[in-house]
Amino acid sequence: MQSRVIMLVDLDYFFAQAEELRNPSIRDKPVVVCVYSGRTETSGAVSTANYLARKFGVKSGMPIVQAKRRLRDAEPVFLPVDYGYYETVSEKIMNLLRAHADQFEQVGIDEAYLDVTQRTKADYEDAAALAQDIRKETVARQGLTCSIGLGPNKLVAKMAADINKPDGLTIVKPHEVAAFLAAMPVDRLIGVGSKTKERMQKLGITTIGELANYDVQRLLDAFGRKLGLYFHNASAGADDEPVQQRGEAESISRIATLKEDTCELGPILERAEVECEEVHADLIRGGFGFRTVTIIAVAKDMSVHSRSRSLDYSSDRLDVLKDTVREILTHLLAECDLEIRRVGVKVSGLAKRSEAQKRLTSFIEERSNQSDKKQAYI
DNA sequence: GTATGCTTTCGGC
DNA sequence: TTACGGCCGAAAGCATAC
Repeated sequence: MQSRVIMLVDLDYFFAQAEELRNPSIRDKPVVVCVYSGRTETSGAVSTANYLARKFGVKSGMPIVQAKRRLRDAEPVFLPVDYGYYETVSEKIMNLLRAHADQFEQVGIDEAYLDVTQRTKADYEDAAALAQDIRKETVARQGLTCSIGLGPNKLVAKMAADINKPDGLTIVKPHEVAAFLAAMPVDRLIGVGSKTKERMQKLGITTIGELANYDVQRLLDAFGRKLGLYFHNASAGADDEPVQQRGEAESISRIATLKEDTCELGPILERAEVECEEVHADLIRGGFGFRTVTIIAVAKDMSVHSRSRSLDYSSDRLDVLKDTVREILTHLLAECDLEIRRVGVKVSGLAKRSEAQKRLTSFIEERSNQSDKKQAYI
């Protein structure tokens, strides 16, 4: 493949910035967007905070109470998350970005890759000018700042965008890639988590540069062909993943905090069934069937336990979902004897259902209603 | 042996 | 001192198939 020019656009502190957008009077205050669990006045966690709040050490995932204490004397603004609003804002921005790309790939609610090779004739000066135009445009048209990374592939573009935040632009030209990566700690590389970091450390690898220079055969021996090869290439900044329009969702889930911790099946199941209904509604709205059902249970001590079951057919039926959830939840509770704090339901292995499948299902459902018997769709 | 798929856990936002 | 969300995709770890 000829040299590409790839851009990663990342909306800055997105939820909090969106809140600043609809209420500019909070701009010069610490803004903390929170998920309230509803259990007590302040129980819940921080989703995102603006940079002023971050100066006080407030971070994503932090308990709300802790953030409150850190911001005690700073006139903070605490707001509940409003996903619907953020989605509306995101959609407008994504439409604006899409118009500047040869190929476009949205990742999550606040990030997108743009392949701009053709429209810049693979020229980094052109690409830099385009990136600046995009930054001006998101501010002028939607009132939001973003950070942009520019590089020869998705991997480098993504890592570049992290360098200058917020409201920054970082360009890594092909001949600069090796130097850009070499000194970084190895766990900054996408795909290297804490476990892999530990294993690499034992091999004497602590930086991305060391990983790039490590003997390929030894790497393959240690991590297997697929992963070893990926580490070898990625550490050298080589990545040929195409920028391509994402398919539909891979999973749909709901999770919620119970009113109080309990080990009784009744109240847990009651909550899980509501979640099944919500997940199912999303599923039908998207026209999907599911193959895998997962339940997630968070215990009193915050330990996370999950169990899943894959069906050998695709279904879009609420009763199948509820029955499966009841069964694996019952198993988990019997097996673990936990006091549960939160419970969640997830479906995955999603498949778009054809008209023929939908007709078949409604036919079977009609028939099963008539005979008053439950029947699985295959 | 390696590839593939399934289940569980992790981590980003 | 503790405190503690919801949702997603990726990583890890294992089992089975070829």
